[in-house]
Amino acid sequence: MSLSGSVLHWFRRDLRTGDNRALNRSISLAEKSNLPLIPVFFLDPEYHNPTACGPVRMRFVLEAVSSLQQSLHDKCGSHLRVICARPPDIFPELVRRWKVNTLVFEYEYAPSERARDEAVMANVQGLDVEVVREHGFMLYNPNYLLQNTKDGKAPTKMSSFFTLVDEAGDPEEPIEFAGGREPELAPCPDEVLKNDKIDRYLSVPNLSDLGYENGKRDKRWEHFPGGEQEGIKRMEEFLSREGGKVAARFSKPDTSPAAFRKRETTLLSPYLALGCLSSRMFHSRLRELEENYKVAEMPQTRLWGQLMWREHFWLLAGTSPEFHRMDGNPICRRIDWHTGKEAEPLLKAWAEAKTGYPWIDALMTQLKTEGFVHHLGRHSLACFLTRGDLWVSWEEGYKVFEHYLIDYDYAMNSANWMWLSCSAFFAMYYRVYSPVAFAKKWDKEGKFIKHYLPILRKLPTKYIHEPWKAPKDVQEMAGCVVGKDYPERIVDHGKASKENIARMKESYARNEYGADKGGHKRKNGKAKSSEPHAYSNEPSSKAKRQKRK
DNA sequence: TGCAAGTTGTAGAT
DNA sequence: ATCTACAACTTGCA
Repeated sequence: MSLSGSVLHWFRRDLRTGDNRALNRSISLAEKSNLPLIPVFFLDPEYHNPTACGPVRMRFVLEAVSSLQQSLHDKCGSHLRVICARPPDIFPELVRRWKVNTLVFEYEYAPSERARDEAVMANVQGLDVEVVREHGFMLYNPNYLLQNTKDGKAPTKMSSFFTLVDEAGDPEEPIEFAGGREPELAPCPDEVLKNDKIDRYLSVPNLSDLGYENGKRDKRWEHFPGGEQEGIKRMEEFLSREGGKVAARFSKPDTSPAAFRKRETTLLSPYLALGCLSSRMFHSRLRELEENYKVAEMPQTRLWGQLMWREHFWLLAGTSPEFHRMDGNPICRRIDWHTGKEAEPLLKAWAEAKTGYPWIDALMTQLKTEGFVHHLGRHSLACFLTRGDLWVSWEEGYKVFEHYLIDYDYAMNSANWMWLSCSAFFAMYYRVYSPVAFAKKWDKEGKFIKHYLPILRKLPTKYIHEPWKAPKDVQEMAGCVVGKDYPERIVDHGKASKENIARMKESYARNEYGADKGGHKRKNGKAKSSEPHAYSNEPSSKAKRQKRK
C-alpha cells in the first residue's frame, strides 16, 4: 500500500483534542479528500533541552504529549508522532516522504515561534504543499479586536481593553472534537513509515533521553501532571468548589501567595500556556457560572478578569516590537539597570535563593522545585530583583522565569516583568514590596518559609522573616547561623529601596524609552513603529462576531 | 488644564 | 481592622 497524499497536523501550544480549531480543520480536510491525517509534535533540540527548559516544565510537556497521543489513539486510532528535530530542517523531508498535501497548524505570535514558522514555510515552498493556519490560542481572533480600535493599536490600559471587549461581545463558544466519527479517519499505513529514520521517534522519550540528569519522578513535581484530561478535571473541580461560590467570589489580590498546601487560585496557568486547556472552554464555563451567581464588581480582579489579562497582554505583545526586552521596545522605559558583570553576583544570589531574605529565597526555591509561584509571589521576586532592591535588569529575571516556570508565556512574562519593574503599565515606583513586611502579611507564622527552607525550621517565629536579627545564641540553638548556615542579607532593604526610588526618579525624569535612539528625549506621544506585527498577515474578514447577551 | 484613578505598598496611628 | 502620610508617577477624561 502506498501513500497518495496526506494531511499533516502540527501540534504546538494546542496540546488537546477538544476545542481545537486547527485540529478540526485538519480532520475535515483529511475526510474531504479521503487522505490520512498524520499528527506530529516536535521536540526541538534548540528549546527542549536542559539549558533552555527546566526539568519541571519539560516533564509537563512530555506528559501532555503522552496524554494527547493516548487520546488520539483512543478517539480515532490516530498515532501522534513525536519527532526530535528542528522543524525547519525536517519538514522538507517529511513532506516528501509522507507526500503531504496540506500542512495545518495554529498561529503562534511570539517572535521566535513566528521566525520558526516563517522558516518552515520558506523551506517547504515549491514542494506543492498548502499551509493552513488557524487562530486558537487566544479567546478572540486578535484581528477582530484590533478592527475595533481607532488607530489599529492595542490599548496599554486595562480599562481601555475592557471597552474593546465590551464592544466585541463574548468570544466564540468552544467546539467539539471532530474526529472519531464515521467515516473513521484513515490511519497512515505503517508500511510507509517502516525503515524510516523517523520511525524510532514513535513513542514519547523520557527526560533522560533528552539529556536531563534527574529523570526519576520527584514528588515535588507532582503538583502539575500534564495533559488535557487533567486540565479539564482541575477546571471543573475549581469551578464546583462550594457549589461555585469560590470561583464567583474570587478576587485575585485576596488570594494568598503563601498558600502552598491548600492553594487558593485555580492553578490552571500551565494548562492554558500549553493549550492542554482551551481558554474558550474556561471562559464559557465561567460565563455560565457568573450567570448563576452575583459576582464581584471589579472585573480586573475576578476570575473572568484573569483571562482578560492574558488576552490583553497577548494583543499588546503581538502588535508591539521587542516586547520581551528593553532595547527597541517603544513602550518600555529605558532605565540604567545593572547588566553583565555588574549584575552577575546580585543575579546569582537571587537566582540561587541566596539573598538572605527568607521570603525571597523560599519563593525562588518554590519556583525551581515546582515550576510555579503565586502571582503575588512573582511580584515579590520581580520587585526585589529590579527596582526594589538589586537594580538588576528585568530581562535577566525574565530569562530565569522562562527557564523554570511551567506556565511560561511570552506575553505574560514580558508584561509582568515590565509592570513590576515600573518599565511600563505601572508607574508608582515608590510603592515597593518589602521582603519582610509583605512576608509577614501573608506568612505570619513562617510556615511557607520553613516548608521551602528547612534550614530555618528551628528558628523562632519571631525571627523567621529576619534571621539576622536573632541573637547569636538563638541562631546557634536553631542550627542556623547567619553567614554560615544561611546567607547574610545581600542588601539592606530599607537603604536599597530608598536609593532605588531616587534612581527611578532620575530615570523617569529622563523620559527615555527602549525604542528611542541613545540620548534622544521623547517630546510627547508614543514612538511610532510601522513594522508588520504578529497579526498583520491575517485578513480580518475571518473575524467573527457574537454579541454578548 | 485639572482632576481622578490606577488589579494586589509600607509604617505608624487609632 | 481601618485610617493616613509617605512622596508624587502616568493616563484618560471632563
